[in-house]
Amino acid sequence: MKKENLIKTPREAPLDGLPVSTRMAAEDRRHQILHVAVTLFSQRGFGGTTTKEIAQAAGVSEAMVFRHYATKQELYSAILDHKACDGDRMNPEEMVADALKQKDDRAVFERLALGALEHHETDPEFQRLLLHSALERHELAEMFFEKFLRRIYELLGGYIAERQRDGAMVKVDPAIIVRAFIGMIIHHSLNNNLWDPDRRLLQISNQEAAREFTNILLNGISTNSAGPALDVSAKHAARKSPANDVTKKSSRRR
Amino acid sequence: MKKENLIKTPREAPLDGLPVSTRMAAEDRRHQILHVAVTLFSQRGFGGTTTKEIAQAAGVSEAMVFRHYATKQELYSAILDHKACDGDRMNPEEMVADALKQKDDRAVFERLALGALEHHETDPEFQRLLLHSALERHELAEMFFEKFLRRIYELLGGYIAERQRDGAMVKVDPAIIVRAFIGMIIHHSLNNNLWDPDRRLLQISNQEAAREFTNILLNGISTNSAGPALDVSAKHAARKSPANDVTKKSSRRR
DNA sequence: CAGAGTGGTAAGTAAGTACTTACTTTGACA
DNA sequence: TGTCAAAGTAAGTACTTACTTACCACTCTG
Repeated sequence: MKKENLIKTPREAPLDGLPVSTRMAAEDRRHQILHVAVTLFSQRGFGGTTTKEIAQAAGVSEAMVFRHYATKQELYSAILDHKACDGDRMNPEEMVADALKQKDDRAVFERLALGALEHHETDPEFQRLLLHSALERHELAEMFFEKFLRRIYELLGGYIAERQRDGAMVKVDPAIIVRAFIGMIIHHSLNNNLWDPDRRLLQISNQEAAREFTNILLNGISTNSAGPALDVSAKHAARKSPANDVTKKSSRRR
Repeated sequence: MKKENLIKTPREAPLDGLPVSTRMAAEDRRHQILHVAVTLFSQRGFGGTTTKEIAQAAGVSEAMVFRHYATKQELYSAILDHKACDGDRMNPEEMVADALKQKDDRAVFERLALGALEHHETDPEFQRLLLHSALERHELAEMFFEKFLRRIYELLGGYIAERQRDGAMVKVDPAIIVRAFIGMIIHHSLNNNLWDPDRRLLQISNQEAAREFTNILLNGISTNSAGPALDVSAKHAARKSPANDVTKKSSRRR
């Protein structure tokens, strides 16, 4: 996609729709550099991207990059802040607030799932950036952990605990359930964005994915529907599956 | 730093048990460099690791690195080959062969889960290396996809399809079920290795994790245990959960 | 003990790298 | 129309990078 037509002199476009001037208002250029850098960093990581490449991609000299961001670090930080803002817009608490109040299990889980899946789909750069940061042990990773993962665990975990007290869900450590659910979602997004972008293994809509994952989870943890619900502790001590014996002997250590 | 004291005569260590000789057989040195490089690459990625660092970590000059591996690329390739070998040793098919034959659902899933979790725990470098490769769009990622992910999907998916024909599992696209399960496992490992290495959110043994994830999944997809198993389609159209009433009114979309 | 082989190094080189300096062009407005 | 700050650049600097060269020290062997 041509950037030039976007870059035309802002004030007046005399008689055309062509490249014209590449001169931009400072703020616009700042934005543009940031945007270009997001793409490059998400593709190649912080260390793997040079300031020269960023400048070229933005169609300016390297000096311009440094005019707007004193150091490469600062540019990266600006990106993180920008993305963190994005993250804030996607607020899980309010997304499911009413579902939580109504104790509508299905809505709680399905909405969270769908929200996350759509976010990852519309902004795949975010996931890549996040992974790069985590691997490079950058601050964004910790920020994401504190401002997002932890919150989700508290939110969902708290809700699950409540539903367990209601007797509606099996009494397993809520954190395990949260992990299982988040796992399905994140892994699905990761597959779509990273491992299998052409959907060779599985091709479903986000709606369908959210619905099916929710099905599996809710079936998996709801206290038994038919019959008087076997006791929770019993359910854990001795599983009802016929496979029990075999299972046990697999508890070897290397 | 003084190098001279390290360079003392090699063969005999007259009267001690100390560092003594730094001189090694070529093959050993080759191995050592590879091993050191695995660690560094997994920590900082390919682009983020310098040959100088590798040499220093191995306690030799850079020239030695290039004596053993003509280019940095070649070193990386050697690592991938080496790790791919490792991967082959961890063969999922044979791990669950008998469980498959016996149609022991629990054993099938739990063993796969435990195998993966232990592998990720004992060799966390592998997961990091893999992620770096995927982000850098390196061959290892594709190799991993073809030689591992795809195989698991076929293995597990095939088994699930069979159990669905048996009427033992709910009729959802097996690939979705596989994705859900793999998701729980990989995400759990990823948490332990990347996001939350001090287990702030969840601290459980691999056994426990494997067991609980299997519980959730099998409960989630098995045709109803108690009672004559309501029909699959019905199961999907109208959920059986006691929270159902509340559930239903949530079926509006954003 | 000559000399060949092997494990090792110090000191390069050429091409990058992040970042700077000193300078030019542009366009809005007094 | 001339001014002047802001937008932009070309060509650096100081350092790092992957990779090379030329040489050393030891030891085994005939």
